[in-house]
Amino acid sequence: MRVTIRQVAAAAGVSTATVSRVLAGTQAVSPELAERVRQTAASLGYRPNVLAQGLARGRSGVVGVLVPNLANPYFNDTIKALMHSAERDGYRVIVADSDERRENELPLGESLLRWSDGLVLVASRAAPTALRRLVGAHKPVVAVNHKPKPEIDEFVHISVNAYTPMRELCRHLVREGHRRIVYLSGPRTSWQSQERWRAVRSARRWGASVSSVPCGGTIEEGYAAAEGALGEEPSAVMAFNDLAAFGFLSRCGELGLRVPEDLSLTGFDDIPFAQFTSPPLTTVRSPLADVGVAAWQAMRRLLDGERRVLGMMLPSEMVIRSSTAPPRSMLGGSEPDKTTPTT
Amino acid sequence: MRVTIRQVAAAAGVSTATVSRVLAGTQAVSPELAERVRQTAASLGYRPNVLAQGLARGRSGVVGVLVPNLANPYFNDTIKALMHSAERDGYRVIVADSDERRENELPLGESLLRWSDGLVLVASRAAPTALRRLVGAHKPVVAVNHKPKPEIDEFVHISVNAYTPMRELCRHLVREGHRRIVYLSGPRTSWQSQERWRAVRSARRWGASVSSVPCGGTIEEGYAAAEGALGEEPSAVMAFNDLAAFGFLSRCGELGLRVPEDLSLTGFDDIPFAQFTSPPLTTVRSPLADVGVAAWQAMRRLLDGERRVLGMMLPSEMVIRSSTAPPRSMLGGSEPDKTTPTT
DNA sequence: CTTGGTCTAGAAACCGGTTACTAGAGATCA
DNA sequence: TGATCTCTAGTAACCGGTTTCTAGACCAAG
Repeated sequence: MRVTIRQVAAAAGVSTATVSRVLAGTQAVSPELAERVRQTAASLGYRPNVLAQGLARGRSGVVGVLVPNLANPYFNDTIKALMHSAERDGYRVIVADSDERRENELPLGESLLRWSDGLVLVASRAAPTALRRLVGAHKPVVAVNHKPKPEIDEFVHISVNAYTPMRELCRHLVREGHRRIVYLSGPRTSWQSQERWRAVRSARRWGASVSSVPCGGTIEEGYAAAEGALGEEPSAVMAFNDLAAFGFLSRCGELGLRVPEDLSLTGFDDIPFAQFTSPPLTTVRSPLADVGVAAWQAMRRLLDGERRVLGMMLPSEMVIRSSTAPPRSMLGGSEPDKTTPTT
Repeated sequence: MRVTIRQVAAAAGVSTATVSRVLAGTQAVSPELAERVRQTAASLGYRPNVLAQGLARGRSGVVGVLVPNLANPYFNDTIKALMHSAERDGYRVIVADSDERRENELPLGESLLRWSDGLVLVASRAAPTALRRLVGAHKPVVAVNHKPKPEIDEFVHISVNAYTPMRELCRHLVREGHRRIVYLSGPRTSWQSQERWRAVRSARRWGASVSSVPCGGTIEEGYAAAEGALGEEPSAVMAFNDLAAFGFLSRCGELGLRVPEDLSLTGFDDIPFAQFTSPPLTTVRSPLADVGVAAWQAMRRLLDGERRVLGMMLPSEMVIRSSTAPPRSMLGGSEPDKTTPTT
């Protein structure tokens, strides 16, 4: 039914080896023959069977990507950039979604590896033993936004520097007069969340009192964590990411709290929605697409057999919008230490 | 390096055929032998090579999904549901993103089909000739939210009924007193946009004057279309989808217009963000996940060789939140025909 | 004119599975 | 007891490519 390489060979009066050589361009074939083969292949509409090719070459031309949650816009831009880069190099991408459950990561990762030549783990929350098993398949693994582990150094790390801009953001808040800051923490096993919290803690040196409230990385979790966080009577709340900030903001609206008049709020990632909330969200812009491109480039090199491929730490920058402002106490001209009462 | 079926066969003292039969469970093998084979396979950590399996079986166990824009949250839930359903049946999903450019759809679709056993086209904007070529590969094609084409009836349609709830929403607006409605239209070649506009036009029978303003389906387009739409001096704006409504809402805020006091606004899809904007968005809830599941079920049947697989039209329902309210003129008690002036 | 090197292209082995075909053992029946 | 049928498991032919190995043609050098 489908046209195979043998049919092309027969029609062109050559061997299958020659057809393969012409189309792959791997070895020299006389120009006339090559041209004739190309003509017949085109006229018959020949398309190599990718499975047969993969089997013979020992490479499938597919890479796997594992993300915690496809529905998070944060991952979309990264995946999209990675996918397009891979496409340009003739690779296809298969995606799996662990649904934010770390126990899913190992089976899904193994499944992806059976199809693919390499694996990109985005924001993995997997345990070291699981990672070790994935690396054990002896295929390239690139980790995006994952804590560099000295004990398993067999994968390349592409990360965003969250610490520096988060710390800068804290300093900005303190300069505006905030003295009581609450951090809505992300998923417990997320390295990025730990980095961000580490940065927030540094605000203590500027004289602020900071505390952390368990939250998560989704809108729903931000919404749910709001009342607990407000109990700490902060003048500024820094959410793990934009989604959590978004949910928090929504709950504030319901509780009659106004942002930034009654409370300042920050996010992280600068997902496309962040600038369209009301008020537009002060946040940190992650170079989402750049991360995807960098991850692919690293993967590409590993696939090409390069030995020492270096990881990257990409910079990100604070974006001040209108969800942050000096606390009301500052405007009132009184003590900068006493903060706004909540409802 | 990797353990193959031959090694398992040798270790168990049987032929490769027997190993294959035991593991695939396709034919009867004596219980003792089967057990021995399973033991050896497990102890050697044998994993069948999916490429070889695919080649031999003539099926890859992969399905392709083509979406206009992965970054649109609208598609995420659908893809996620589809992916998980497929996974449960032992299939993997490869995704491609046409970047909202219809000329990308044919090459990407063809590329996906080379890897996969079937193709799911989500909200395709492709021309009939392109579709005909994709169908020509003689592999199952499922179209999600695409206009049923009588002339190419070789693919199964899974759609959301946009007309009924959109019309209901119009009627709701009219009942609240709106007489001047503007529809922000979606991508020109989108069938769903045409359906939604057809529904909006029906509001004329209730005495409203309606018009359509070109917009699109992204936040940016909604933002950009705002001023033009406001020039029509509507009391209610119905956007093609939630994203456009979101962008529009943001621009209104900048222009000092308050929703719903000065203007009512509706979206479509009920993406997770819709209930968290301020004000929460009146919209239509598309059964996003159900669409994905239904698309997979249809695909699964087609892959299993079923002849007549029926398409589906899924219901969706209006969700009234706070972005709609009676126009100010109604509150003021004066003429219901004269609407709010813009800035 | 012979010899050795280079280059092209075909034959055939391979990649790692699946499965049609077949042989042999054991069961059933006349 | 012999013929036939059933059932298991091995042999070998695929699936559709790639690539090693090799033969033959051609060329230049001795």
